[in-house]
Amino acid sequence: MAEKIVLIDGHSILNRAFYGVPDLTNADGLHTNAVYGFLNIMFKILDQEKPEYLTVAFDVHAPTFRHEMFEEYKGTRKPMAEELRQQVPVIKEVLQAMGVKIIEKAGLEADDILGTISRMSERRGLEVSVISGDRDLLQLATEHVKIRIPKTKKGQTEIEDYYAEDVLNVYQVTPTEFIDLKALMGDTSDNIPGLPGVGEKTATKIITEYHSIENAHEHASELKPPRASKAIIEHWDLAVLSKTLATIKLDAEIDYEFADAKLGNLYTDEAYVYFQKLQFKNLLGRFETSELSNKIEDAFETITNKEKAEQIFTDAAKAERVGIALCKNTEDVLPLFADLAEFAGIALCCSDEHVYYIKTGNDISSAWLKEQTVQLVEKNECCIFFDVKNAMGELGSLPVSHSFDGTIAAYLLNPLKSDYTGEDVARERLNLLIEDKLPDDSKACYEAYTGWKAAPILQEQLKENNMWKLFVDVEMPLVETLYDMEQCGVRVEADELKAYGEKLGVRIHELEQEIYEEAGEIFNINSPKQLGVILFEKMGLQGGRKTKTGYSTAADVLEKLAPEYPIVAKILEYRQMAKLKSTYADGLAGFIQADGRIHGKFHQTITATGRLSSAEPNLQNIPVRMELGRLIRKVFIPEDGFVFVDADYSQIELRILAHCSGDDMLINAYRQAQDIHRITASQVFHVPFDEVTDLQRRNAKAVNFGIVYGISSFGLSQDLSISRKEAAEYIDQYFLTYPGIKTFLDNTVASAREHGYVETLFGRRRPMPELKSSNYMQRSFGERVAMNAPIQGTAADIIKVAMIGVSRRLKEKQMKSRLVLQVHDELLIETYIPELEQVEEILKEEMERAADLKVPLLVDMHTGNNWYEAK
DNA sequence: TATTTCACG
DNA sequence: ACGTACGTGAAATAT
Repeated sequence: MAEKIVLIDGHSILNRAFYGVPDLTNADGLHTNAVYGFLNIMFKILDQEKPEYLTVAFDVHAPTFRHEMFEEYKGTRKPMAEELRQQVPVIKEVLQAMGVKIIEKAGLEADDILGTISRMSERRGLEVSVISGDRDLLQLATEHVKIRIPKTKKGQTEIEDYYAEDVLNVYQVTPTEFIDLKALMGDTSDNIPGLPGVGEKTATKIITEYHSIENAHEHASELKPPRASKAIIEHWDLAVLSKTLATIKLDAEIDYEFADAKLGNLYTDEAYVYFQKLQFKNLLGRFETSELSNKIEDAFETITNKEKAEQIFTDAAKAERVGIALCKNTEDVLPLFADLAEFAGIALCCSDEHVYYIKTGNDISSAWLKEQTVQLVEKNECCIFFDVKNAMGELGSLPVSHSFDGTIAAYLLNPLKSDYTGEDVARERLNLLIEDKLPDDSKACYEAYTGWKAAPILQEQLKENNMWKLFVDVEMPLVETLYDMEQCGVRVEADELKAYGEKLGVRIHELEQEIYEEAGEIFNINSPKQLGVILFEKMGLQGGRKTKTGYSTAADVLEKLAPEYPIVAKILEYRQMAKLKSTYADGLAGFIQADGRIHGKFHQTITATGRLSSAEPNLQNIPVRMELGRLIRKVFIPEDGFVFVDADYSQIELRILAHCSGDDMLINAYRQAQDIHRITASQVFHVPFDEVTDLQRRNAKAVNFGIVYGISSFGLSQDLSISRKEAAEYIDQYFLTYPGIKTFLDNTVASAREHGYVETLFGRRRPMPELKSSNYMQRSFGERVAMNAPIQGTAADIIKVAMIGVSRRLKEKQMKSRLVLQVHDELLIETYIPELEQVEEILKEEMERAADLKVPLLVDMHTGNNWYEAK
């Protein structure tokens, strides 16, 4: 068997893959579909052919790109889509990491390189496969050179193969004649003019008969139809030029050593890192994980001897810094209950030399080990954890000022990801791969090592991005505040909650029966699919809107139908009740602990903007807008002897907008007036303040909200149920009234486009990859996000600062009152009644002084015996 | 696991 | 001609 070589037309295959594979992005927002498709095609070919040599050729300058679908647009060349452009360097890096020979040369097309190498290979006696999406390459086919054209059909890649005889069979011309064919018919996508009036049919006829344009030219007078005869005489120069253009060079001057193209092990450690970064999970299986060797594993050492452990703690206390990771035994525990797993040991790392895993056992008790660890954090001022708050849950309170949370650092550096585990940080910041299925103790060792090794890097990167202060002064201290809040929880009356749920249950049952009656059948009202069929097909209601899967039955659609159809009104009421019962009445009840309180979690590394999020249960979306739902807040009560004080910022986001934009009109509006929506209405609609109608005020309010969300006429029109044109007029009027805001928003988007991120007043960043998208929707979304993120994010920064201030002062004065909830612009304090006045003063002071803006930060405060009363 | 709906700021 | 307001989490059904 002869040896084989595979030659790939890099850009052509990448282009094919880009349009053939649905859009994919990795956690960093990098588009990866073309790279993924390319690799799939390449692997498929390599699996089939098992070649000895492999080379990928790229054009050096590929400013434009075309695709089948664009070929119909005559002569136009679209610039390469940004999503594709950004993948070009990626595929090159990945190939390099796999040790694949890449060849590109200025002034040469990839075609010419492929042609030249294919002839060189043939002379060496190799069997050649040329992979391209481009039929031009068919001219290279011979008995030993096979042109392979991948086609993506129904998600499956099929490959068309052409040896010389296949070209003849399909096109009735030899590969060499294929050039002449092209010279006559031209190729708009390749800027080959061809002869006017000669298309594929005529050209094929001429070439099959005369075999070359030269011979055809000599017999010009015989050519049929006469149109072609005339064309070849009058435009002979064009034909000659076209032939030159269409001819692929077979003797280009390139330096090419077959030894460099020899195919080795593609599945290198380096490539594995790339595949992980790109999140090509099903391609990772191709790597033999056993080959991955991280030398650091040699430094792992398990300690079971107490004296040795004591020595390690003593040394660690004096170390410059120490990485610490808890280890739980998850072996016998279902992943679902991982939280319940038993504490099994601690990993410590203070150098490359040793990573200790101190294991609980006969000699070493859990309590002792935890105690030692807490003392270590008290002594060593730089203890690195991943998720300090979680560690505190395990070990008890720790001095957070001595901690460095790698999870939070990684979140600040890129808040768009979903995970910030030690493993992620190792991969992203250390280029260190950690195998998937390791025992718990090895995982802990890796985590401790990663913390120790990555902390200086994370610190450096935070400093480079101007977020070190934010990290040290806001995010890290906040960990302790959140830990305290979670520990404290909020008291909820289980009996009252149950009664509330039962009341809802009765009404739900009534409504159910009435709905079935009117529908004439029993169906699942909770199923949008079934409901849609009943309403829009069986009952024939008009005005249905589509979703991906069927009719939309969302509230805004049903509300329009409700006045006319009683069943729709009942469905809406049913929905409301069902929501209240399932999510709130029943849902919350399940979270009440033995102490009569709900200990929800506050997550610090979830949102893209810097806000907190609340879960298990979500205490930031307890009903308030509708009275019936609002009643549920009566079951949130303070401990005996305490009251609730609820404080919320008044329109903090608009005030931030006023400050950041520096718009004089808005700033003055805030300095003088209470009712900003009314004053906005007065200014925008040119009406005296006292004569603003309710409708005008409502409209102005919607515009104010819209501005904060990154206004669009469509969104506003939806919200106000007005035409897009009217909405656009409101917006124009608004920007005319507040020109500074218009300028600010425009500048923000422009800066986002230039730098690739936006930032808050406190320096928090949000990367903005969407802005470079060629997709209108995605780009528009990016623009709205760019306008919203700095505002929402600054508000998040401000209340975080306030929370730290409030909890610090409550602790300093050793008060019994404590912060229990945060709802984005609102804080709830469970206040010891004797401390009430002091608490009110602290709250107001700390919240108002959290930022120094050009407009005052106002706080509204209420007191009550439950959350309903205090709000 | 994905989709739809809806609660909050 | 396109089709959406920004940021979350939970429950239910459908796949």
